[in-house]
Amino acid sequence: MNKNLTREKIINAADDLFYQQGFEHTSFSQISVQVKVSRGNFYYHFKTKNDILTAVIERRLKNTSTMLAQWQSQGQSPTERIRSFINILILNREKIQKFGCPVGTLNSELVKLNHPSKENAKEIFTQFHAWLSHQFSQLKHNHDADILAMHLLARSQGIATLASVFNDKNYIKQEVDSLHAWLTPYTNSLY
Amino acid sequence: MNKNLTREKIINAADDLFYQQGFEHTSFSQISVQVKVSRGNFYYHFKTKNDILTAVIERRLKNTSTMLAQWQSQGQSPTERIRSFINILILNREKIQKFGCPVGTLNSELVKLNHPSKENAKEIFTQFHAWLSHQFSQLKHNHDADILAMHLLARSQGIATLASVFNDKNYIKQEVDSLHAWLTPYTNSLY
DNA sequence: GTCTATATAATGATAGAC
DNA sequence: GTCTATCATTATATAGAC
Repeated sequence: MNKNLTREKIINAADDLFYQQGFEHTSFSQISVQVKVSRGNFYYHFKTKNDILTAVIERRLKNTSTMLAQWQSQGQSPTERIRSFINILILNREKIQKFGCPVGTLNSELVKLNHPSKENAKEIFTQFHAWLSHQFSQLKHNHDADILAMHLLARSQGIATLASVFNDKNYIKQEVDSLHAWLTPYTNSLY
Repeated sequence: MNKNLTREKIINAADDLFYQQGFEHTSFSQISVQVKVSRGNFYYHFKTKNDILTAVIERRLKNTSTMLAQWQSQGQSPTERIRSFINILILNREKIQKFGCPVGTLNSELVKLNHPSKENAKEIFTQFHAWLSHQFSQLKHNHDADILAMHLLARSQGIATLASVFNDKNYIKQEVDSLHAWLTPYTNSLY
Protein backbone atom coordinates (compact mmCIF):
# COMPACT_ATOMS: atom_id res chain seq x y z
CA MET A 1 0.00 0.00 0.00
CA ASN A 2 1.12 3.52 -0.70
CA LYS A 3 3.03 5.09 2.16
CA ASN A 4 1.28 8.44 2.19
CA LEU A 5 -2.11 6.82 1.77
CA THR A 6 -1.69 4.68 4.88
CA ARG A 7 -0.33 7.65 6.74
CA GLU A 8 -3.37 9.70 5.77
CA LYS A 9 -5.69 6.89 6.83
CA ILE A 10 -4.02 6.76 10.22
CA ILE A 11 -4.36 10.51 10.71
CA ASN A 12 -7.97 10.31 9.62
CA ALA A 13 -8.84 7.54 12.04
CA ALA A 14 -6.90 9.18 14.88
CA ASP A 15 -8.64 12.49 14.21
CA ASP A 16 -12.05 10.86 14.50
CA LEU A 17 -11.20 8.80 17.57
CA PHE A 18 -9.50 11.69 19.38
CA TYR A 19 -12.67 13.69 18.84
CA GLN A 20 -15.07 10.94 19.81
CA GLN A 21 -13.20 9.44 22.76
CA GLY A 22 -10.49 11.90 23.64
CA PHE A 23 -6.76 11.72 22.97
CA GLU A 24 -5.66 9.75 26.01
CA HIS A 25 -8.48 7.22 25.88
CA THR A 26 -7.63 6.34 22.28
CA SER A 27 -5.11 3.52 21.95
CA PHE A 28 -2.91 2.38 19.08
CA SER A 29 -4.94 -0.81 18.96
CA GLN A 30 -8.15 1.08 18.29
CA ILE A 31 -6.59 3.14 15.53
CA SER A 32 -4.92 0.13 13.92
CA VAL A 33 -8.19 -1.83 13.97
CA GLN A 34 -9.99 1.03 12.24
CA VAL A 35 -7.25 1.45 9.62
CA LYS A 36 -6.88 -2.31 9.24
CA VAL A 37 -3.14 -2.17 9.73
CA SER A 38 -1.19 -4.13 12.31
CA ARG A 39 0.05 -2.35 15.42
CA GLY A 40 3.62 -3.15 14.39
CA ASN A 41 3.48 -1.46 11.03
CA PHE A 42 2.04 1.51 12.77
CA TYR A 43 5.39 2.60 14.08
CA TYR A 44 6.78 2.77 10.59
CA HIS A 45 4.59 5.81 10.04
CA PHE A 46 4.58 7.36 13.51
CA LYS A 47 7.22 6.77 16.16
CA THR A 48 5.15 7.94 19.13
CA LYS A 49 1.57 8.67 20.01
CA ASN A 50 2.48 12.33 20.35
CA ASP A 51 3.64 12.32 16.75
CA ILE A 52 0.15 11.28 15.69
CA LEU A 53 -1.35 14.03 17.80
CA THR A 54 0.96 16.54 16.17
CA ALA A 55 -0.14 15.35 12.73
CA VAL A 56 -3.82 15.47 13.72
CA ILE A 57 -3.52 19.03 14.99
CA GLU A 58 -1.63 20.03 11.84
CA ARG A 59 -4.44 18.54 9.80
CA ARG A 60 -7.07 20.43 11.77
CA LEU A 61 -5.14 23.66 11.37
CA LYS A 62 -5.11 23.20 7.61
CA ASN A 63 -8.81 22.32 7.51
CA THR A 64 -9.66 25.38 9.57
CA SER A 65 -7.62 27.60 7.26
CA THR A 66 -9.42 26.20 4.26
CA MET A 67 -12.83 26.67 5.83
CA LEU A 68 -12.12 30.25 6.89
CA ALA A 69 -10.78 31.06 3.43
CA GLN A 70 -13.97 29.66 1.91
CA TRP A 71 -16.17 31.72 4.19
CA GLN A 72 -14.05 34.73 3.34
CA SER A 73 -14.58 34.28 -0.40
CA GLN A 74 -18.21 33.13 -0.25
CA GLY A 75 -19.66 35.55 2.29
CA GLN A 76 -20.64 38.79 0.65
CA SER A 77 -20.19 40.88 3.79
CA PRO A 78 -18.44 40.59 7.16
CA THR A 79 -21.85 40.08 8.73
CA GLU A 80 -22.63 37.13 6.50
CA ARG A 81 -19.21 35.66 7.19
CA ILE A 82 -19.69 35.88 10.93
CA ARG A 83 -23.07 34.25 10.49
CA SER A 84 -21.33 31.39 8.68
CA PHE A 85 -19.26 30.87 11.80
CA ILE A 86 -22.33 30.88 14.03
CA ASN A 87 -24.09 28.40 11.79
CA ILE A 88 -21.47 25.67 12.17
CA LEU A 89 -23.26 24.97 15.45
CA ILE A 90 -26.28 24.02 13.36
CA LEU A 91 -24.35 22.23 10.63
CA ASN A 92 -22.45 20.04 13.11
CA ARG A 93 -25.28 19.84 15.60
CA GLU A 94 -25.48 16.07 15.87
CA LYS A 95 -21.76 15.58 16.41
CA ILE A 96 -21.61 18.47 18.86
CA GLN A 97 -24.41 16.94 20.89
CA LYS A 98 -22.49 13.69 21.05
CA PHE A 99 -18.91 14.86 21.49
CA GLY A 100 -18.88 18.61 22.07
CA CYS A 101 -16.75 21.03 20.06
CA PRO A 102 -13.68 19.33 18.56
CA VAL A 103 -11.54 22.41 19.15
CA GLY A 104 -12.65 23.12 22.69
CA THR A 105 -12.62 19.56 23.99
CA LEU A 106 -9.16 18.78 22.57
CA ASN A 107 -7.77 21.98 24.04
CA SER A 108 -9.36 21.33 27.43
CA GLU A 109 -7.94 17.81 27.53
CA LEU A 110 -4.43 18.91 26.57
CA VAL A 111 -4.51 21.72 29.13
CA LYS A 112 -5.37 19.20 31.87
CA LEU A 113 -2.67 16.81 30.74
CA ASN A 114 -0.30 19.77 30.55
CA HIS A 115 0.60 18.20 27.22
CA PRO A 116 3.45 19.70 25.16
CA SER A 117 1.08 19.97 22.17
CA LYS A 118 -1.36 22.22 24.02
CA GLU A 119 0.22 25.33 22.53
CA ASN A 120 -0.11 23.73 19.15
CA ALA A 121 -3.83 23.06 19.65
CA LYS A 122 -4.39 26.55 21.01
CA GLU A 123 -3.37 27.79 17.57
CA ILE A 124 -6.68 26.50 16.15
CA PHE A 125 -8.52 28.82 18.51
CA THR A 126 -6.17 31.63 17.55
CA GLN A 127 -7.02 31.09 13.89
CA PHE A 128 -10.74 31.48 14.55
CA HIS A 129 -10.13 34.43 16.80
CA ALA A 130 -7.97 36.28 14.27
CA TRP A 131 -10.49 35.65 11.51
CA LEU A 132 -13.48 36.76 13.59
CA SER A 133 -11.59 39.75 14.88
CA HIS A 134 -10.85 40.76 11.30
CA GLN A 135 -14.54 40.55 10.40
CA PHE A 136 -15.58 42.68 13.36
CA SER A 137 -12.96 45.29 12.58
CA GLN A 138 -14.48 45.56 9.11
CA LEU A 139 -17.80 46.30 10.81
CA LYS A 140 -16.21 49.53 12.06
CA HIS A 141 -15.67 47.99 15.46
CA ASN A 142 -11.90 48.26 15.42
CA HIS A 143 -11.78 49.36 19.03
CA ASP A 144 -13.32 46.16 20.39
CA ALA A 145 -12.96 43.67 17.55
CA ASP A 146 -10.75 41.42 19.70
CA ILE A 147 -13.22 41.46 22.56
CA LEU A 148 -16.20 40.76 20.31
CA ALA A 149 -14.33 37.86 18.72
CA MET A 150 -13.49 36.36 22.13
CA HIS A 151 -17.07 36.87 23.23
CA LEU A 152 -18.45 35.01 20.24
CA LEU A 153 -15.91 32.20 20.65
CA ALA A 154 -16.81 31.84 24.32
CA ARG A 155 -20.52 31.70 23.65
CA SER A 156 -20.02 29.04 20.99
CA GLN A 157 -17.91 27.00 23.38
CA GLY A 158 -20.46 27.23 26.16
CA ILE A 159 -23.27 26.24 23.85
CA ALA A 160 -21.31 23.21 22.61
CA THR A 161 -20.50 22.11 26.16
CA LEU A 162 -24.07 22.35 27.43
CA ALA A 163 -25.45 20.79 24.26
CA SER A 164 -23.29 17.71 24.77
CA VAL A 165 -24.18 17.44 28.44
CA PHE A 166 -27.92 18.04 28.12
CA ASN A 167 -28.18 16.52 24.65
CA ASP A 168 -31.03 18.81 23.69
CA LYS A 169 -31.64 19.52 20.01
CA ASN A 170 -33.76 22.61 20.45
CA TYR A 171 -31.30 24.20 22.82
CA ILE A 172 -28.65 24.69 20.13
CA LYS A 173 -31.14 26.20 17.71
CA GLN A 174 -32.43 28.55 20.36
CA GLU A 175 -28.96 29.78 21.31
CA VAL A 176 -27.95 30.15 17.68
CA ASP A 177 -30.94 32.41 17.16
CA SER A 178 -29.85 34.36 20.20
CA LEU A 179 -26.34 34.70 18.73
CA HIS A 180 -27.69 35.97 15.42
CA ALA A 181 -29.85 38.49 17.28
CA TRP A 182 -26.84 39.58 19.32
CA LEU A 183 -24.86 40.20 16.13
CA THR A 184 -27.46 42.30 14.35
CA PRO A 185 -26.91 45.64 16.17
CA TYR A 186 -23.22 45.53 15.29
CA THR A 187 -24.01 45.16 11.60
CA ASN A 188 -26.00 48.36 11.38
CA SER A 189 -23.06 50.65 11.87
CA LEU A 190 -21.45 49.47 8.66
CA TYR A 191 -22.70 51.56 5.80
CA MET B 1 -6.60 5.10 61.33
CA ASN B 2 -10.30 5.82 61.38
CA LYS B 3 -12.16 4.23 58.51
CA ASN B 4 -14.25 7.20 57.52
CA LEU B 5 -11.33 9.57 57.85
CA THR B 6 -9.23 7.60 55.37
CA ARG B 7 -12.21 7.34 53.10
CA GLU B 8 -12.71 11.08 53.22
CA LYS B 9 -9.03 11.66 52.52
CA ILE B 10 -9.24 9.43 49.46
CA ILE B 11 -12.28 11.25 48.12
CA ASN B 12 -10.57 14.57 48.77
CA ALA B 13 -7.42 13.60 46.91
CA ALA B 14 -9.37 12.02 44.06
CA ASP B 15 -11.55 15.12 43.78
CA ASP B 16 -8.49 17.34 43.39
CA LEU B 17 -6.69 15.04 40.98
CA PHE B 18 -9.76 14.42 38.82
CA TYR B 19 -10.11 18.18 38.52
CA GLN B 20 -6.45 18.89 37.84
CA GLN B 21 -5.61 15.95 35.56
CA GLY B 22 -8.91 14.48 34.51
CA PHE B 23 -10.58 11.28 35.69
CA GLU B 24 -8.98 8.81 33.32
CA HIS B 25 -5.47 10.20 33.61
CA THR B 26 -5.58 9.84 37.40
CA SER B 27 -4.35 6.47 38.70
CA PHE B 28 -4.79 4.69 42.01
CA SER B 29 -1.05 5.09 42.56
CA GLN B 30 -1.27 8.85 42.36
CA ILE B 31 -4.17 8.99 44.78
CA SER B 32 -2.55 6.57 47.23
CA VAL B 33 0.70 8.55 47.18
CA GLN B 34 -1.17 11.75 48.00
CA VAL B 35 -3.17 10.10 50.80
CA LYS B 36 -0.09 8.21 52.04
CA VAL B 37 -1.93 4.89 52.00
CA SER B 38 -0.79 1.77 50.19
CA ARG B 39 -2.53 0.83 46.97
CA GLY B 40 -3.60 -2.45 48.57
CA ASN B 41 -5.46 -0.85 51.43
CA PHE B 42 -7.15 1.30 48.88
CA TYR B 43 -9.48 -1.45 47.82
CA TYR B 44 -10.74 -1.84 51.34
CA HIS B 45 -12.46 1.52 50.92
CA PHE B 46 -13.33 1.46 47.23
CA LYS B 47 -13.70 -1.63 45.11
CA THR B 48 -13.36 0.04 41.72
CA LYS B 49 -12.19 3.31 40.27
CA ASN B 50 -15.77 4.02 39.26
CA ASP B 51 -16.79 3.77 42.91
CA ILE B 52 -14.38 6.60 43.71
CA LEU B 53 -15.82 8.65 40.89
CA THR B 54 -19.32 8.07 42.23
CA ALA B 55 -18.21 9.24 45.67
CA VAL B 56 -16.47 12.30 44.22
CA ILE B 57 -19.56 13.31 42.27
CA GLU B 58 -21.73 12.75 45.34
CA ARG B 59 -19.38 15.00 47.29
CA ARG B 60 -19.55 17.70 44.63
CA LEU B 61 -23.33 17.50 44.58
CA LYS B 62 -23.41 18.08 48.32
CA ASN B 63 -20.93 20.94 48.14
CA THR B 64 -22.96 22.57 45.38
CA SER B 65 -26.15 22.25 47.40
CA THR B 66 -24.47 23.85 50.38
CA MET B 67 -23.08 26.69 48.30
CA LEU B 68 -26.41 27.40 46.61
CA ALA B 69 -28.20 27.33 49.98
CA GLN B 70 -25.67 29.83 51.33
CA TRP B 71 -26.17 32.17 48.39
CA GLN B 72 -29.88 31.79 48.85
CA SER B 73 -29.73 32.88 52.51
CA GLN B 74 -27.03 35.51 52.13
CA GLY B 75 -28.11 37.30 48.96
CA GLN B 76 -30.72 39.89 49.74
CA SER B 77 -32.35 39.75 46.32
CA PRO B 78 -32.48 37.37 43.34
CA THR B 79 -30.26 39.81 41.49
CA GLU B 80 -27.58 39.68 44.17
CA ARG B 81 -27.81 35.90 44.27
CA ILE B 82 -27.27 35.62 40.53
CA ARG B 83 -24.33 37.98 40.86
CA SER B 84 -22.88 35.58 43.44
CA PHE B 85 -22.97 32.89 40.80
CA ILE B 86 -21.28 35.12 38.23
CA ASN B 87 -18.57 36.04 40.71
CA ILE B 88 -17.34 32.50 41.27
CA LEU B 89 -15.47 33.05 38.00
CA ILE B 90 -13.51 35.74 39.84
CA LEU B 91 -13.19 33.86 43.12
CA ASN B 92 -11.84 30.72 41.43
CA ARG B 93 -10.04 32.57 38.68
CA GLU B 94 -6.59 31.06 39.20
CA LYS B 95 -7.83 27.48 39.26
CA ILE B 96 -10.12 28.07 36.29
CA GLN B 97 -7.21 29.42 34.27
CA LYS B 98 -5.24 26.30 35.07
CA PHE B 99 -7.87 23.58 34.88
CA GLY B 100 -11.10 25.06 33.51
CA CYS B 101 -14.48 24.67 35.22
CA PRO B 102 -14.61 21.57 37.44
CA VAL B 103 -18.22 20.91 36.48
CA GLY B 104 -17.84 21.44 32.75
CA THR B 105 -14.58 19.58 32.27
CA LEU B 106 -15.70 16.53 34.25
CA ASN B 107 -18.96 16.38 32.32
CA SER B 108 -17.21 16.77 28.97
CA GLU B 109 -14.78 13.98 29.82
CA LEU B 110 -17.49 11.59 30.96
CA VAL B 111 -19.57 12.34 27.87
CA LYS B 112 -16.61 11.42 25.64
CA LEU B 113 -15.93 8.25 27.59
CA ASN B 114 -19.63 7.51 27.45
CA HIS B 115 -19.13 6.75 31.12
CA PRO B 116 -22.06 5.36 33.18
CA SER B 117 -21.59 8.17 35.70
CA LYS B 118 -22.17 10.88 33.12
CA GLU B 119 -25.83 11.17 34.11
CA ASN B 120 -24.69 11.49 37.68
CA ALA B 121 -22.31 14.33 36.86
CA LYS B 122 -24.94 16.05 34.74
CA GLU B 123 -26.95 16.43 37.92
CA ILE B 124 -24.46 19.05 39.15
CA PHE B 125 -25.33 21.17 36.13
CA THR B 126 -29.00 20.54 36.77
CA GLN B 127 -28.61 21.83 40.32
CA PHE B 128 -27.13 25.10 39.11
CA HIS B 129 -29.71 25.37 36.37
CA ALA B 130 -32.66 24.84 38.71
CA TRP B 131 -31.31 27.35 41.20
CA LEU B 132 -30.60 30.00 38.57
CA SER B 133 -33.93 29.37 36.93
CA HIS B 134 -35.61 29.92 40.28
CA GLN B 135 -33.83 33.26 40.72
CA PHE B 136 -34.84 34.45 37.26
CA SER B 137 -38.44 33.46 37.80
CA GLN B 138 -38.43 35.66 40.90
CA LEU B 139 -37.34 38.52 38.67
CA LYS B 140 -40.71 38.25 36.98
CA HIS B 141 -39.17 36.39 34.08
CA ASN B 142 -41.18 33.22 34.55
CA HIS B 143 -41.72 32.83 30.84
CA ASP B 144 -38.02 32.51 30.00
CA ALA B 145 -36.37 31.72 33.33
CA ASP B 146 -35.17 28.36 32.00
CA ILE B 147 -33.68 29.92 28.91
CA LEU B 148 -31.96 32.69 30.86
CA ALA B 149 -30.50 30.13 33.25
CA MET B 150 -29.14 28.03 30.38
CA HIS B 151 -27.79 31.15 28.73
CA LEU B 152 -25.89 32.19 31.86
CA LEU B 153 -24.57 28.66 32.37
CA ALA B 154 -23.35 28.50 28.79
CA ARG B 155 -21.58 31.83 28.98
CA SER B 156 -19.84 30.81 32.20
CA GLN B 157 -18.72 27.57 30.59
CA GLY B 158 -17.39 29.31 27.51
CA ILE B 159 -15.49 31.83 29.61
CA ALA B 160 -13.92 29.07 31.70
CA THR B 161 -12.87 27.12 28.60
CA LEU B 162 -11.26 30.08 26.85
CA ALA B 163 -9.66 31.29 30.09
CA SER B 164 -7.90 27.95 30.52
CA VAL B 165 -6.77 27.83 26.91
CA PHE B 166 -5.61 31.44 26.59
CA ASN B 167 -4.59 31.75 30.25
CA ASP B 168 -5.41 35.44 30.30
CA LYS B 169 -6.22 37.05 33.65
CA ASN B 170 -7.88 40.17 32.29
CA TYR B 171 -10.12 38.19 29.98
CA ILE B 172 -12.12 36.67 32.83
CA LYS B 173 -12.59 40.03 34.52
CA GLN B 174 -13.71 41.60 31.29
CA GLU B 175 -16.29 38.89 30.56
CA VAL B 176 -17.55 38.93 34.14
CA ASP B 177 -18.19 42.65 33.77
CA SER B 178 -20.02 41.89 30.56
CA LEU B 179 -22.15 39.29 32.36
CA HIS B 180 -23.08 41.71 35.12
CA ALA B 181 -24.02 44.30 32.51
CA TRP B 182 -26.12 41.71 30.70
CA LEU B 183 -27.99 40.92 33.90
CA THR B 184 -28.84 44.49 34.83
CA PRO B 185 -31.80 45.08 32.45
CA TYR B 186 -33.53 41.98 33.80
CA THR B 187 -33.34 43.28 37.35
CA ASN B 188 -35.26 46.45 36.65
CA SER B 189 -38.57 44.75 36.08
CA LEU B 190 -38.69 43.50 39.67
CA TYR B 191 -40.40 46.06 41.84
C1' DG C 1 -7.63 -1.37 58.89
C1' DT C 2 -3.26 -1.55 56.74
C1' DC C 3 0.33 -3.83 54.61
C1' DT C 4 3.20 -6.76 50.91
C1' DA C 5 3.05 -9.68 47.17
C1' DT C 6 1.01 -10.94 43.18
C1' DA C 7 -2.34 -11.84 39.16
C1' DT C 8 -3.90 -10.16 34.87
C1' DA C 9 -4.69 -7.27 31.10
C1' DA C 10 -3.55 -3.40 28.28
C1' DT C 11 -0.55 0.12 27.02
C1' DG C 12 3.30 2.35 24.18
C1' DA C 13 7.14 0.80 21.82
C1' DT C 14 10.98 -2.36 19.51
C1' DA C 15 13.25 -6.18 16.70
C1' DG C 16 13.55 -8.67 13.00
C1' DA C 17 11.47 -11.82 9.27
C1' DC C 18 9.39 -11.34 4.75
C1' DG D 1 5.91 -1.30 3.58
C1' DT D 2 3.75 -4.75 6.27
C1' DC D 3 3.80 -8.43 9.30
C1' DT D 4 4.46 -11.42 13.87
C1' DA D 5 6.60 -11.81 18.09
C1' DT D 6 8.10 -9.70 22.00
C1' DC D 7 9.60 -6.20 25.65
C1' DA D 8 9.02 -3.07 29.48
C1' DT D 9 5.81 -0.51 31.89
C1' DT D 10 1.72 0.62 33.96
C1' DA D 11 -2.94 -0.06 35.06
C1' DT D 12 -6.82 -2.08 37.79
C1' DA D 13 -7.65 -5.44 40.91
C1' DT D 14 -7.04 -9.63 44.34
C1' DA D 15 -5.13 -12.71 48.14
C1' DG D 16 -3.54 -13.25 52.26
C1' DA D 17 -0.27 -12.01 56.27
C1' DC D 18 -0.27 -9.02 60.28
